[in-house]
Amino acid sequence: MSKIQYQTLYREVADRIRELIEHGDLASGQRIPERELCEQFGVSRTPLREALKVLASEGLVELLPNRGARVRQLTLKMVKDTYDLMAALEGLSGELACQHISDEGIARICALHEKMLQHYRDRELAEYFQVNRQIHESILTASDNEVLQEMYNNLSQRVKRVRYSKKMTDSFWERAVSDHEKMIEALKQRDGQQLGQILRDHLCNKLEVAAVDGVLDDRESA
Amino acid sequence: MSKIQYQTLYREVADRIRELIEHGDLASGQRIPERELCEQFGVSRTPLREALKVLASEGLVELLPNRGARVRQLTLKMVKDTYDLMAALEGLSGELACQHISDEGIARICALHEKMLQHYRDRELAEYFQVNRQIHESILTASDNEVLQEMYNNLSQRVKRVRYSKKMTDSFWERAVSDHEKMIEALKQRDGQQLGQILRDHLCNKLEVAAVDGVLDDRESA
DNA sequence: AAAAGGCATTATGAATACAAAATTCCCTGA
DNA sequence: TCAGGGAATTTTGTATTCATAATGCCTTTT
Repeated sequence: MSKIQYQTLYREVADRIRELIEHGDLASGQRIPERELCEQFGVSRTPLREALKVLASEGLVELLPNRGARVRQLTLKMVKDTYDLMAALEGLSGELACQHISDEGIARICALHEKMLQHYRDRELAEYFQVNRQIHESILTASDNEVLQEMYNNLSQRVKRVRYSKKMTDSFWERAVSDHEKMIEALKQRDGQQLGQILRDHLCNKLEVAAVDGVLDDRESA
Repeated sequence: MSKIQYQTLYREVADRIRELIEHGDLASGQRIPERELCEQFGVSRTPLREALKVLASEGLVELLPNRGARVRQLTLKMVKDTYDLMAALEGLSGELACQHISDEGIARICALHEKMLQHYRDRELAEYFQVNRQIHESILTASDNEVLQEMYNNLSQRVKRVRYSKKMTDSFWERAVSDHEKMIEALKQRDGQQLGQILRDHLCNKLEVAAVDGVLDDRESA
């Protein structure tokens, strides 16, 4: 297996720090110790500081002039706002996908849908989630809009680190599957408006379900 | 008395390069001469390279490992895709604004609208555009969603540098004003769905009008 | 005991130095 | 004439150095 070889250190460092943040090894609001990370990664400060600048403009890190970097605090409002935005983008991806997707593309998504249904019937949550994600990714790809994909992935990255406390209940699961049934129907008919609407509501529903955990309730405290 | 703006060089350098790109002083696809810009700005390579990394993750610049930076090429498709996205975001901003805006906020926008109408009647195009922009900005602000605002501004930045060849015809101008009339009506009634729909169509219309100029027709050529 | 001031230490921002990659240019040989 | 092949040069990526701002600690003063 040939992993992509990084051509520059700062990209690799940025990826590593992204992982640290996503996994919570660098906690929300925590100061990012420049010197320590340099030693840990075995690089000098130059590529590390370049990586931090990139992460800052991705919204993961906060740079305070002359006072170092910290992991950007996520507030509950920020997470909700991000979900609102992602819902709108998913909706758009559905509309565009209906315009651009090929018949084979639809067939592939239908196949994924059947696979997901099987995992639902077998109550295999992890596998269900994985295929679920593949479906949404496929629609996003089918939108054939790279800027949209870039933006969506950025937003997704930002909220990846939040952990949800509520469990998936049967009724919510059922509702999600039912949404997906309607999605597939709309996709087959290439009804962009309809698919867009379903996707928007689908994600809103998802956030309602998920009680967000480990996030500040109102405002950031420096 | 204005606050001290720049605490760090890389931010200032990034702003300066943004301007160069926006004004076309650095043309699309052009190689960005590191050494020259350092001399021009009177800074060392470190802050300049940091700025370039930021600009790259903003989508304005392309970084080729070991081969320098160039101004990212805009293709016609990319511009269209960006407009589709911006339309969706404007739509969302309208929906959210209707939920969050205060009565005073609505009044302020109505006042701007009246001002804009006056410029329309007086055929003052530049002034019209300025107030027009203020209205859209006000709605975006009223959405009370900072993530949305950040993303919209980034997209807006990306396409700022395209120059449009077609002139604003009377009929298009009339259509735009009529859209705005409907927008104000929807806003007054806090009809988010309606306002969102109008805003989405409004921007689509805008791109249709504008024949994009100085942009590659199909694909980027390295 | 608490607040204020100042010195020492540390961390940050920017410039410089150095190694490696890419590019240029000139030469050679068909 | 032109393709190929190296040096020489330039450019790029990273490490290191240096100046300055921030932080912590200790003393002094009330």
